[in-house]
Amino acid sequence: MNDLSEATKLQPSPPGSDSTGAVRARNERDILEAAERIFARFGYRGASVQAIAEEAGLPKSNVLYYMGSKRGLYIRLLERMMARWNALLDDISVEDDPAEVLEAFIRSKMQLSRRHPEGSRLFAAEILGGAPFLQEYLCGELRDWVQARARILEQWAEQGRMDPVDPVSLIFLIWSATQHYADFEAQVLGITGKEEIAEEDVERITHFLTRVILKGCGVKPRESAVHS
Amino acid sequence: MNDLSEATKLQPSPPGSDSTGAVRARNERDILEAAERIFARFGYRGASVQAIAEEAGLPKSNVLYYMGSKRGLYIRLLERMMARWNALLDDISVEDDPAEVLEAFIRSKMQLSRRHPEGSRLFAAEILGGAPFLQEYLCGELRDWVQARARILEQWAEQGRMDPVDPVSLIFLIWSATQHYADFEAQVLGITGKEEIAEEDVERITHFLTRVILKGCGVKPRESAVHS
DNA sequence: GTCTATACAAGGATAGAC
DNA sequence: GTCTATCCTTGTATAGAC
Repeated sequence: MNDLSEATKLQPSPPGSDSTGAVRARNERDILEAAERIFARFGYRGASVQAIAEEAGLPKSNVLYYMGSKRGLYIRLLERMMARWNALLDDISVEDDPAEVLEAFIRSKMQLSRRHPEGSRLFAAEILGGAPFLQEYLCGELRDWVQARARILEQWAEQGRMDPVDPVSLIFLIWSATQHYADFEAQVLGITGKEEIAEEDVERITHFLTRVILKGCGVKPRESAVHS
Repeated sequence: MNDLSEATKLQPSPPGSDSTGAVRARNERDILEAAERIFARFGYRGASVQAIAEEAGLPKSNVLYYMGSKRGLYIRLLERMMARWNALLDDISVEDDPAEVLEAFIRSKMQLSRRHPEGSRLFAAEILGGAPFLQEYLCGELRDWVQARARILEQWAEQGRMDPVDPVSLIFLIWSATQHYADFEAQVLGITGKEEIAEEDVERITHFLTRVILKGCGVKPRESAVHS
């Protein structure tokens, strides 16, 4: 009986006990969600493990038990946000239609900011503080991504399918305009006097940005005759 | 002699002693400058009085001696930034030329971000955290300012001097696009591979934004015939 | 597997020496 | 007018009870 009782004791993630695994999964999820909110609000240093624990409805020690350390938790959240970001960066080519690509770019970026406002603000706070954890990513992976898109935009301009505007500035313009509604949500709500940014607002803003930016860059409407 | 020696002792801001006043003025200036950097980097909670003191090259107690409290120092910095902001908000009227006004708006906003990047980031961090100290300002003063400008933009659209775009979205677009180069400076530098944003870059970006946004809103070039 | 108790550093703020 | 010493709170992290 001693062997059996010892065997049934809870151990680090035992293979059979699905209820235990479920608790862990739920707690981890709650902690990640709570931490994203708190880090977004107060930044890395300003956020306390205590505050994250309270937001998650768990004792402080559990947060550290599940996540190891405050630093590790923060890095994990940043990586999760980068993953979401990469997920919508489908490849484009010179053959694609500029109008379609830019519209899809604006739309998907707006959706990302809308679906993950806390993650968006977490990222913003990281950059605002000088990007101590993301410098490598910015100078490497992201830089390559931007330059690849910039080349395509330049080629479109050479082909006369849009104005010869600085492509990097254009990418920054789209980023900032879309990100604004997540990062400066408090300002947007204060000025518009609304309680929240509704789905119809997002649609309206997306249309506005698409229209102004595409027209502003002289993007030619798709050559409808070619495909039909 | 006793009276005289007592009279020459340093007292709280004695009227005649200009050297003492000079020290105070210099220390206050140093503290405000240092605090703006630290608050911008770490947010209100993340910033420590210790870090501000080190940045200013003063002992921690002096910061509290001069500024009273961390909270008071923070509010003072926010108010200073609002004052800078208000300084460039000259009144406009329906009679003005849309192109000139929008260009001046973009240019002055870019200059503000350029001249006071730390103040700009301080403001951004405050909004990012839900604007706990600025909610009143956003819902009051700033809201009125935006709505007044929005009305003028609408009238311009009615007169056919620009496209009938949503005026508030347009103001947000200009704000976000210009503010981006201060708030996301770390990202901009990482991606462009530069050490700093030079004056010529600012000029180039200003031109880009003016061109794209004015064209995107269908702003008619000034009626040159009228004045000549 | 979960939580209380605790160690030890750093936080804001003040009193008092110089 | 300036700075050292100190108070008390809060911070992160861990050890050990349940």
